[in-house]
Amino acid sequence: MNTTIFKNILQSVTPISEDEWQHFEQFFTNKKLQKNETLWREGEVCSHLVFMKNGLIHSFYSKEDKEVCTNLYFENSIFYDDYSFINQEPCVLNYKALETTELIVIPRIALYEMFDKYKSFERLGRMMVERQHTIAINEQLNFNGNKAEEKYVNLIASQPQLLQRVPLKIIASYLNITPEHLSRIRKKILISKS
Amino acid sequence: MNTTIFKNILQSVTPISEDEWQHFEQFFTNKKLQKNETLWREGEVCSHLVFMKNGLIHSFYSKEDKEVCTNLYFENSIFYDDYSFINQEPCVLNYKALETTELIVIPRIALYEMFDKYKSFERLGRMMVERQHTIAINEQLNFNGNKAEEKYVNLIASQPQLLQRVPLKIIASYLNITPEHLSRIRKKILISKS
DNA sequence: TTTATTTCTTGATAAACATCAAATGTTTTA
DNA sequence: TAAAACATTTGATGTTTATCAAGAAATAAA
Repeated sequence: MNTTIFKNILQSVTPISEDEWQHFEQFFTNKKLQKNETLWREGEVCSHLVFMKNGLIHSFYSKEDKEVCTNLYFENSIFYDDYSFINQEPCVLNYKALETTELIVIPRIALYEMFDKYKSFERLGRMMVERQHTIAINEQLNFNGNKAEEKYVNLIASQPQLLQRVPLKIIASYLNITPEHLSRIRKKILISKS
Repeated sequence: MNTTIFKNILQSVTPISEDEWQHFEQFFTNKKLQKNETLWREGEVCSHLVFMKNGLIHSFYSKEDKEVCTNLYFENSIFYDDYSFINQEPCVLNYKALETTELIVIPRIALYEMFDKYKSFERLGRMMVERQHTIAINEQLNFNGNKAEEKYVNLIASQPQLLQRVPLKIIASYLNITPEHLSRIRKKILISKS
């Protein structure tokens, strides 16, 4: 199993010794999701962490027969359902593959074993959550108070690959607007560019 | 200096030994803010953690000559500017007392010394950020996609003391609506109750 | 490939919310 | 306490966004 990229990402946060990594790797299993397959669903308790080797996953909740996307995860993402994994309460969100996706899956209990055994891993855990948290905070600041058009322009500027890989319908729900409204925003931008 | 409540809050997350606490306490200083006094301002790097013994602080940013409230902190809150403290980049937000406020102030560097010295503190650090993160995630879910009236009703239901202590103008900006719109929402709710 | 299904677009209409201006309270300050 | 400053409310009007309905385009299934 090629775990180099995963290791490098963690190393970029804080150093990991060869011993630690070998111990950690023992807990890895591989998983492949076909398009439209679900990773975790609402109501279940999230007890695994994943690293995405490739593919695309989105998280969403259902509201009045519509699905509202809350996050998009691309290759090399490391994640779990934050609320459920941390508090061991049922997920509020669903996680579904938008493309065929290959994952490394690690049990929560294994991660906590690593935390107990290695101080450096405890630190890694803290720093990973800190990083995640500041990203979430920043996204919130970018989203709140901006009009739909600004949110769309900012989103596409920061992640242009979205347009090639994510249906507009899902981008719209991620921006908290209707597909109709997004369609009009895109039309307006096209016209103003020409 | 009475630090019992602060200690109890941390203990509720993970145990702290008497030794650790005594070491930690050495770093504490007291600070008193008068109403309208600023704790941290935009552009400065946040290098302290605070515990609020009493009072009320709000964080905000300026947008087109208006102040947009991003958070409200009451007595017994433990916080820093997340983004600035963690990444040691300048604050985007300002922090100002809405009431006379008494704080315990702890240098970031002292906290990191505790992390280095005690594994249990490293864990406490991780768990505090985890907790903070899940709270932020949940608030985001509650705020996104809801209409202003729902957001207001939910907010007041979960924190009724807000109405007694926070000007409506600030509550409105926290909800990302204008004071005029909030006024109309409140009128509508009053009428529908009678 | 042809049909069926889903996604995207367009138009008409309505709801939610913002803006500006002015009146009325409320709190500070001199 | 009076005046100044600020917060809240109300009304009129405009912008942003949602909803509903229908057609066009793209994708998946037979």
